[in-house]
Amino acid sequence: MHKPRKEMIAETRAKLIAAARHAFGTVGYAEASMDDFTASAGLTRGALYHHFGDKKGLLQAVIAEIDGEMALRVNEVASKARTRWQHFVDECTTYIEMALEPEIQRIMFRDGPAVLGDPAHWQNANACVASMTDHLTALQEDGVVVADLDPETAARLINGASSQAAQRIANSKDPEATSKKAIAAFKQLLEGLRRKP
Amino acid sequence: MHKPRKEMIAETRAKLIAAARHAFGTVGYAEASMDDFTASAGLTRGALYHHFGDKKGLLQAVIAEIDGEMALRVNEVASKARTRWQHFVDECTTYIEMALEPEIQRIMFRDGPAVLGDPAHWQNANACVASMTDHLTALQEDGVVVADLDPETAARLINGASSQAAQRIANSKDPEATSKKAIAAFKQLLEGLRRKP
DNA sequence: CAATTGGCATACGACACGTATGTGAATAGG
DNA sequence: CCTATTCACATACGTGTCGTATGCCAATTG
Repeated sequence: MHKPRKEMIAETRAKLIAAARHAFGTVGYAEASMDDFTASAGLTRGALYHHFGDKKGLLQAVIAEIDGEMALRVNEVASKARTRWQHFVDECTTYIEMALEPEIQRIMFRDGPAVLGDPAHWQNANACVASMTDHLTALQEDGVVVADLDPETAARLINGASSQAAQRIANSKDPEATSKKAIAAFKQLLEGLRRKP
Repeated sequence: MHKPRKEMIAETRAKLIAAARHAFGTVGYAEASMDDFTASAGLTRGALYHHFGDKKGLLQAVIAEIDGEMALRVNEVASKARTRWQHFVDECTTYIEMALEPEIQRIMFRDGPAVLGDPAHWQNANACVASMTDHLTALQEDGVVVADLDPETAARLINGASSQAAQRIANSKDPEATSKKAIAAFKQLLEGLRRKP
C-alpha cells in the first residue's frame, strides 16, 4: 500500500477532468468521444460513469474547474487598480482577454450553454459574475454608478458583451486591430453605467 | 400533371425546414432525431440528405429563414420611431423581445453558435446586425453617437448583451419584474454610446 | 483472516448518423 | 407518341457512440 485509496481516486478524477477538458476544448463537446478521451487518460468509460454519472456531469465538473481558475485570474489582475471603477474596468477587460483562449471560449461560452442551458443557473460556476456583481454594488454605494440598476443583471449583460467581443477578436484576421476596436467599443458601453456629474 | 415539379420540390423543402425548425426549437438540435422529424413531415432522411447535405445544412437553412423573419419584424416595429436614436433603441428592445421566444433563443443563440460557430461568420443570416450597424453609422454621422466607434463591432456587442437580457428574462421566475430590470440596464448601457453635450 | 465495500473494466443493446444503392415518376428528345 | 434519361426521394446497410448491466479485483473493516 504505497498510495492511500483516497489519493488514487482523486487522481483518476483529475485525470478524467483533464482529458475531457482537453477534448472538449479542442474538438468540442459533441465531437469528443468518451471512449477516446478516457482511453487517452489510461481509463475507460466505466470510470467516467462511476464518478460523473454521464457526459454532461463531466462537462459540469470541467466547467466548475475552469470557472474557479478564471475567478482567480480576474481577481489577481484587477486587484492592482487604484480606483474602484478602474478595478471594475480591469476586471471586465481581463475577462475579455481570458475569453480569447479557445478552450475557454469553446467550453464556457459555446458548448457549455448549449448543453447545460443558461449559465446563470449553473451551480458551482458563477464566481466571475459574482465578483463583478459585488463590485457594481460597491460602485453604486460610492455613487460612481447610477443607482437604479440591478447589479447582477448589469453584470450578466456585460458578460454577454464581453464574450461577443472576445469572439470577434479571436475570429478576426487582424486580431490586433480588432482587439483595439472591440475593447474601445466595450469601454464605451461601460461609460453608460457611470453617473453624470 | 396537376402540380409542376418545381412546386413539389419547394414544398418538400419547406416541409423539411418547418419540421426541423419545430424539432430544433423544442427538443434542441442534438436531441432532434432526423428519422423522427423527417417522418413527422411525411418524408425520410433521404430527402433531407438530398436537399441539405446533412443535419448542419438543414440547420443553416432554418437559421436563414428565422433571420429573415427577425429582420422583417425589427424593421417593421422600429420604423415608427420619431428620432433616429429612438429608432435605434426600439430596434434593440424589439430584438430583446424576439429573443424571448424559446424557438429563437434556442436556435439562434444557443444551438446555432454551438454547431455552426461564430454567428458573425454565418452567411445568409446577418440581416439584423446589418440593420443595427447601418443605424449606428447614420447616428455617428448625425453626431448623436460618439465618433470613434466601429459600428459593426458595437452592434455585435449590443447583440451579445441583448441575448443575455433575453435569457435572463425568459428564465426568470418573475418575468415582468426581470424584464423591467433587464431593459433598464440595457438602455443604460446604450447611453454610453451617446455623445455628451 | 474473512467479509464486504466500491472503484473501475468489460460486455451488451439501442439509437442516430452518413453512404451507397434502388425505384418510380416527370421531363426531354426524336 | 414513345423511349431514354434525369432526379427526387426511399430503402438498406455499416459504423460509431452512448447508457446500462454485470463482473472482477484490490483495499478497507471487523
